[in-house]
Amino acid sequence: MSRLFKLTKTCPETKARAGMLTTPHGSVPTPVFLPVGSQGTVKTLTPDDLKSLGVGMILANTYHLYLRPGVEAISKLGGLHKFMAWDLPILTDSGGFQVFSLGHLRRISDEGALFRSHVDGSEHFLTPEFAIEIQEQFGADIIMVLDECPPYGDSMESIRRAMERSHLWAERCQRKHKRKGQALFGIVHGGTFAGLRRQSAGFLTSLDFPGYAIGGLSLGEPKELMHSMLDETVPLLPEDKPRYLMGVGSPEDLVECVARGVDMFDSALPTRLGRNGAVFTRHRRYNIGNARFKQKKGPIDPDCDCYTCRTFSAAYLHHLFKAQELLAYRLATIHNVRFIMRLMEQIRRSILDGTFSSFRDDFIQGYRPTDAETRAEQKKKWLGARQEKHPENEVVY
RNA sequence: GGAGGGGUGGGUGAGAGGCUAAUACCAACAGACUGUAAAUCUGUCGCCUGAAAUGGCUACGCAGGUUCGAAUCCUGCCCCCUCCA
Repeated sequence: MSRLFKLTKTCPETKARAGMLTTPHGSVPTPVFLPVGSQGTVKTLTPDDLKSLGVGMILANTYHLYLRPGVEAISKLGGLHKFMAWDLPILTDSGGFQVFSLGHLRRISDEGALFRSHVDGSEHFLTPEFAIEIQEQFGADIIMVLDECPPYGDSMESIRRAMERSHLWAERCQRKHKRKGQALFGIVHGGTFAGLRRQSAGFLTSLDFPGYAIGGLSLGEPKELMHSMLDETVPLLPEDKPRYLMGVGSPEDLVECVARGVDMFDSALPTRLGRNGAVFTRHRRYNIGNARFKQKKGPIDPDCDCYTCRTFSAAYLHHLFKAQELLAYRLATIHNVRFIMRLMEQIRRSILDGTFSSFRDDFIQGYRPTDAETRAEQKKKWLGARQEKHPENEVVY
């Protein structure tokens, strides 16, 4: 029985589950969303802000913090928690994602990944063992194995090779990892290939990690594909261990992926969108800089209880963005993070109530993620109607 | 009064006979962003028609002219700036 995770309740109609994650820095109820603070800060927010928004756990990044300020600086200052003055749980990512996102700055082999620093151009060799060493020094509550995260669209052969390498690395990470009170998670790979996903889940489960991440998704593949990969993967993971879907954070994805049995999420999306002027509401996402908000009196989201919505008009936020005032980024981040935290609270409550399934239906029914999607839908409809009227006119787009 | 320099699309400002409805930046308008190299990136941006290619119209101070062709050359006029008196 794992002390890390306790399953509280399972939804009778979906695979959604509510539980409790317990770490040396406290417990967090699941499903949980971790805002991303790669460089030891969730951009624009203080630890107090985060707590007041309901954030119980955050993600930081090994690769970024290793390059700057460096392992020594952080360990001399008493570890990552002390360094950033955050006394609640932290999860550190291994740098695996940077193997992917900084692809043109690296060379990768079975031994590890050779990086060129984006900061000063210096070369660094990140091995599985080194990734663990760094993460042990940082002292996060949950750490990740080093993995290779190939882009969506790669051939099955190349996805398979990356997966096998990730498996190899996972074993090496596990062998290296010694620090007590720190949980090391394995990461399932296999891209969008069901067979590979099953194989990966099987292999990693045999290594018996205290928790399992699902990586290599939300990289641009269609949402249905991501969902079906979860359907393939999640049931193969042990029920008494937490499942963590890496890199997912849009409202509709969170709801749909919880329904497929995921307990933990992280994503830079809410914070980045906020800084780029996109704000969530119950019905859709808006770009706050749009002219429609220039004189809008009420808050951006009348249903929201965040500081930004309680205090400022949409018009004011619009103005701050137009004027590129620093406060804009912070206020929008506060709103988006709070929106997601509130969503997670609603999700969890409904699982405990036994009403998750209808909550999910209502939410998905009433939420149109982006304008592009809304317009694509409208266009499809319009074209459909036109086809019915004039079947002889073949429209090719 | 004299000597120079200049007037370009909403703004700043390139262009010095055809490749120019006119570079670039800004503004404006819209879109994207999912284990953060991101306070970032992309598209549109004279008017009319169009889904679009395209087509038509009007445009580089004003009025004439040279030329097959002018924002670019010439003449006159108007305005602005600098220096000298």
